[in-house]
Amino acid sequence: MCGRYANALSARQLTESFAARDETDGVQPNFNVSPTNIAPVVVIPSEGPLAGARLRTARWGLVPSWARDVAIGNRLINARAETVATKPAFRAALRARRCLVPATGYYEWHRADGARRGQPYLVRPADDTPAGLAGLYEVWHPPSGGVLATFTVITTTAAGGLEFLHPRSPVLLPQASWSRWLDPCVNDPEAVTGMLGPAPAGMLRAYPVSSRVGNVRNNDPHLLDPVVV
DNA sequence: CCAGACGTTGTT
DNA sequence: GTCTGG
DNA sequence: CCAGACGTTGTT
DNA sequence: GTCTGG
Repeated sequence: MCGRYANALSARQLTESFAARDETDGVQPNFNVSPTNIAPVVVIPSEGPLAGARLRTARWGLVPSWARDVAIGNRLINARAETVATKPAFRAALRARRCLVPATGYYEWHRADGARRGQPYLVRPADDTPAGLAGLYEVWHPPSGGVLATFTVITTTAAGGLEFLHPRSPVLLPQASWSRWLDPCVNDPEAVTGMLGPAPAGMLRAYPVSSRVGNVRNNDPHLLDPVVV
């Protein structure tokens, strides 16, 4: 699944990699993105005079428009590709508010039989290019006023070769399908769910990293470093 | 009809 | 907002 | 996802 | 054991 990830790129690097206009006020790299964190996402708004992709920030954990409490989003950090088109919390966003979640890689905890704690791994593209995770975003109006953008990461069956780690993986969209995934004119659920397959074997590599990543207060580039276990 | 839920993952 | 359960 | 809290009363 | 916060 996907409950923690890293984004090592600056706002400037993200705008180049994703061909997006920066609307974030210069978001910083985050090597330990956890649920409820504000993180950059790439979207194409369906309204407005300017065409093209934008880099914006949103809170991880999708809060549906009808929610009364932001805490609902704490458990909606992932959406299953198999059911996202029909779930009340996600289907509106699937039609109209898809996004890319830029990631250097995501963390997976591998718990051996009977082990108390899992060994964290970093899973990242084998060629070290930035990943675009398939995401959905939503705009929520808190009772107290204001507006909050939130997002979730879509999961599917494990990517090729990563079955040993976990039965699920986040969807990594190939660069060739980024623009179609984001295109707000595409609103046929079947057309978009068709893009949500597992990555083929060889596309990703996974290696153990420091258990320091478990504590959300730790956030530095060395969290990406391989360790020997 | 109204009231209340609306989700994922993993573990048992 | 929309569906499910009573 | 993991880490850390998890309660009440009364007093300041 | 289970929930909340990050």
